[in-house]
Amino acid sequence: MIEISAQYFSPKDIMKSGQCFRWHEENGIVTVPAFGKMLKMVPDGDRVLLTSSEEDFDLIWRDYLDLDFDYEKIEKLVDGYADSHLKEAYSLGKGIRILKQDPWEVIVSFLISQNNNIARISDSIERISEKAGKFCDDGVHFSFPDPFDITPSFFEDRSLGLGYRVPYLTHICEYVQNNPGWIESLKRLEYEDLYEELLKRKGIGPKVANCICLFGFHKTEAFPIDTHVKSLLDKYYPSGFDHERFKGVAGIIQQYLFYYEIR
DNA sequence: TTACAGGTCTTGT
DNA sequence: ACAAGACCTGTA
Repeated sequence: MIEISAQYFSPKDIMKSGQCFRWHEENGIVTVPAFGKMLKMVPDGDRVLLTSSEEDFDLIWRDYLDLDFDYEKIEKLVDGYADSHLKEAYSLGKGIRILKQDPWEVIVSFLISQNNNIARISDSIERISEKAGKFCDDGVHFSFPDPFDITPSFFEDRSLGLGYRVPYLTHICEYVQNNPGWIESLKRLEYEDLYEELLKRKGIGPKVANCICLFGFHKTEAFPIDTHVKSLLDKYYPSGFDHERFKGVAGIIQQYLFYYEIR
C-alpha cells in the first residue's frame, strides 16, 4: 500500500479528462490497467491510497501517473498569468495529470476516437483487450494487446465496432510490425519532429497526432484542438489564446480547459 | 427517423 | 491552399 498526496492528483478527474479509456470507477475506487498490471486507487481525505508494492510503484506507477512532474509550477503559472476563465477551469481540474501511457495503446485509442463518442470508443478498446490482450497480474482484467501479438486483420472483427477506421488500424499495425523499433525511435524525437512523423500515417491528422504526442509521449506543449476545444476557444478567446504564457506546457492547460468544457 | 460523436481523407475549385 | 462531402455505427 502506497500513500500519496491528493493535492495535484485526483483519480476521478484524470479518468474523466478524456486521455484514457480503460480506467473504471466503482464505489469511489478507481481501477487502472497499465503494462500488464492492475492498480486500485482509493481517495482518503488529502491522500490517495494505491494498492501497489513499493517495487511496482517505483517501476511502473510513479512514472505512469506522472508523479514526478512539477504540477506546483503549473499552479504558479496559472496564478500568475491565467485569465478568469482559465482560473475557473483550473480550480476544477487541478487534480489532472498527464499520464505516460503506452504509446501503442494511445495511437490505437485516438485513431478510434475520431468522429466517435466516448462510450463507443471505450467499448471498442475494451473489446480489443478482451479479444487479444493477456490477463493482467490480477487474473481478472485484460491488458491492451501488443502490436506483435495480433495480426493486422484482427481489427476487421465486426464485433469491435471500429467502422470506417479499420483500414487505419490495419495500416498502423502492419507498419509497426514491418518497422520494429519505430515506436522506440519516436521516443527520442522532439515534439515538432514527432508530430510530423505521426502525420505521415494514414488516419492520423493534426488532432489525433497532438493527442498522441501529449498522452503517449508526454509532449506537454502539444495542444490538440477538437470540437470542444475549438468551440471553447471561439467562445472565450475570440481574439486568440495566448500559448506563450504557458510555453512548453500549453497541453496541460488545454486539459483543464477541455475538462471544464465537457463538464 | 435523423442527428451526433475528442476527425481525416478525397475531390473539386 | 481551402471548402465541401463522405464515412461506420451505437445511442438518444
